Amino acid sequence: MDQNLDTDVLGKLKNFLANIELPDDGRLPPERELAQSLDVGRAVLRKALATLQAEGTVWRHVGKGTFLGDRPIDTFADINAMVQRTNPLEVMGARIAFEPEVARCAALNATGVQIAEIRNCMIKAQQAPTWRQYEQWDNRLHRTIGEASQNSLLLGLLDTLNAVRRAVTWGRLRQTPVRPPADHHSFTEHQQIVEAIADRDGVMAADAMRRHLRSVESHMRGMR
Amino acid sequence: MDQNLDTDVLGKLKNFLANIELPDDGRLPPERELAQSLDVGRAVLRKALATLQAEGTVWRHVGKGTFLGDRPIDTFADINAMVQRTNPLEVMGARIAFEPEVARCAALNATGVQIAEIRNCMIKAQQAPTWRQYEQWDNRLHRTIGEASQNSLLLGLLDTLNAVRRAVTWGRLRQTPVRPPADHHSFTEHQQIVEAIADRDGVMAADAMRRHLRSVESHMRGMR
DNA sequence: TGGATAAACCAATCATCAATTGGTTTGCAT
DNA sequence: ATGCAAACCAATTGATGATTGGTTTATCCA
Repeated sequence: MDQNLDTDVLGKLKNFLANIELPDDGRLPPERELAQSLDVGRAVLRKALATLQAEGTVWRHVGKGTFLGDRPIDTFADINAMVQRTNPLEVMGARIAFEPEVARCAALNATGVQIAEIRNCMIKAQQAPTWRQYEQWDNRLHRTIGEASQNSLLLGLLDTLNAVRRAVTWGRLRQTPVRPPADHHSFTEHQQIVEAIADRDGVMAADAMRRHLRSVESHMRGMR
Repeated sequence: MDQNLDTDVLGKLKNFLANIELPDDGRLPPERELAQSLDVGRAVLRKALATLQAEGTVWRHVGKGTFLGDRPIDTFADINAMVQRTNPLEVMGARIAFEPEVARCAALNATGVQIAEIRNCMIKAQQAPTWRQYEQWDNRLHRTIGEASQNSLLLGLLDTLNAVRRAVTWGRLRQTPVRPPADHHSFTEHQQIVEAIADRDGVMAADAMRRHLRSVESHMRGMR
């Protein structure tokens, strides 16, 4: 037999790939079809495809198919890994670093509807009859500010941060009073943030958010 | 009729919810079923459910159902999802918002070894013989600054941001010259960042980083 | 004996469609 | 007017069958 059938098939395959038109996603026909088109056995074709895969020309996955180019990144932000390494203090540090800038963007980009929504969250938080509901509206307030930044990536990072925060702070419930006191420090702080955003004052919004989070942090320290 | 049927139904509903056992996901029976169980019309039940939703006791979604507790935020921690929704401009916006604050933390918390490492990355980037290697050292410079913040959560968020950035910018290679010019704008900018961190000047570090990224952004716009 | 082929099977994925569910509208009845 | 029942809408779910890369087995042929 000829000295090297494999490279023969490999050549055939490359030739074939060069001549056909691929769909936008770079997907090439399934093995069985390809084997018929090239008039070779599936096993040999698979060897050739394996080399292509090894040299990075192609990536493949069961049930999906074979594709030209680089395998799309499958990396996902491993929230659990972050949770393992971090602690509540770091979480507050990250919030203090991150959220003021988000607020700044929100002040510059928020729509009128979003501002109204933020204000609504603030009011609902003030009127909350329980701590649980207060925290819920507080969370929603902060996230709506993220949405108002009009930057889906910032929002994604904020969500990641919040997911970690929840996991770290999990199980810590506030039992103390039944409902937030009427003069809760966050109320005026929230108000300053919202007003700054409504005024389209980015610097003020960032400052107000930073003050707010610092205040939360100091109260957190005081609680233990 | 009695003065307030709505609150009546609301009470009935709350009573019902208190007495039945819910599945662990907190899902409660669909409206139609519930209406029969409570022996009320669907419209009135919906009013009651609406109030429950307004006060945050419950969240609902078409096709999913009604659930007790907080609506789970769309934690698209999965990078692919972020990549789908964002674009290069947003990525730069997020970097400009985020990385300066990371640099500020780094200036306050970096160890001597880390400062030396950052400086090394800067030098290696300057001496890089190809754009590819330049970008490699540039990436490493920025990540080392993240490490120097001594906040693993900030570092994790930075990694997430970078993963998205790589995915979005994928395939955009710089072909123009073979190597970065000796007067590349980033060189002096990098130097200012590193010096500010070494001087423990947080404000200066943040400013320098912001200037650097803005510069990168403007060059990016100019490229098209 | 060695290598290739064909066929059958497996598990992951995709495509499709019917059923379910929260929202909305309409008509009827009290 | 107000509540109720029915019908309809659109988003989501769930189940099912087809497709696909991977693996095994049997067969054939030189």
